[in-house]
Amino acid sequence: MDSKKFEKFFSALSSPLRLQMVLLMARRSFCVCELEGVFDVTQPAISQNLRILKDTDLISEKREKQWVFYSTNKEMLDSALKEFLKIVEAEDTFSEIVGLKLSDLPHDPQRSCEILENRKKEVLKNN
Amino acid sequence: MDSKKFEKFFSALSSPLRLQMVLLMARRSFCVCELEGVFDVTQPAISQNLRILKDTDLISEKREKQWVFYSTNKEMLDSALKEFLKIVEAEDTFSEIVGLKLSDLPHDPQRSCEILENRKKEVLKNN
DNA sequence: AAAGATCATAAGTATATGCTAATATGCTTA
DNA sequence: TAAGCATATTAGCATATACTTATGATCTTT
Repeated sequence: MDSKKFEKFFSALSSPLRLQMVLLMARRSFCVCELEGVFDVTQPAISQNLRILKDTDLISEKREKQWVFYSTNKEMLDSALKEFLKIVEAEDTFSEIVGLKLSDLPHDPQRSCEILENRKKEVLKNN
Repeated sequence: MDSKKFEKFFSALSSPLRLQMVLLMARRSFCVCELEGVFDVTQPAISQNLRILKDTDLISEKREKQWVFYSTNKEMLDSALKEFLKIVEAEDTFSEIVGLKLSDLPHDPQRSCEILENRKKEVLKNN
């Protein structure tokens, strides 16, 4: 499971400006100067945020004459969110994070906390 | 459309630690001291991040004896993401952001940029 | 090739974020 | 009610983020 991919993905959508941009560009493609007219930030700010969105594949660009048109990758957005929901439900996500099978961790905090603390110390020792 | 709700939501999931926590607590509930044993941060950091997750309704808490057990609201997670996908597809999302109907904005950048710039100036004037 | 327009990049700065250490609160049980 | 845990809160600090201004690169058209 590539957890970093989702961190970047959610991070890209956590900004008011970028979220609005993504919603806008889901309807149709926009060039930078159009976006400049919609939002109250300078052109470099638009470009920088477009880059962040592009780095997560949330948008694509298409050069046309002197303009660069950006549009939201709706299929990607859809599949990424659905993939995330699958990971939430996946059986092995637990052990990938904890390093223990779910069944090997007792429900009693008094015991489970001790087990986890010991594991932590061992991991630290091996570094 | 409550855009701020999704900003907070995505922001909550944009941290490595919180993302892992959410995935973990989707499998079963955890008390703070267990989480402390899983992750390499101090107890206050755990508590602070739990609070952020709780503020977005991504997790719920349940007191039991001296412990507080946290677990992921999977239904909420699921419905929020699906609601977001609906907003991406919604017809009126565009005009809510731009203040213009999609059909009122020509595809030609030369004209659309001018229209948008003028709109912006008018809005600034009324403030 | 020069000028004008569109977009990208870089440097600088203010604010937000995420941690730690210290401390407070609250619950449980003797 | 006092002691002992478990958890929450606060203050402080280092880093990350998100802008602005200034500048650079690219493309079009004359």
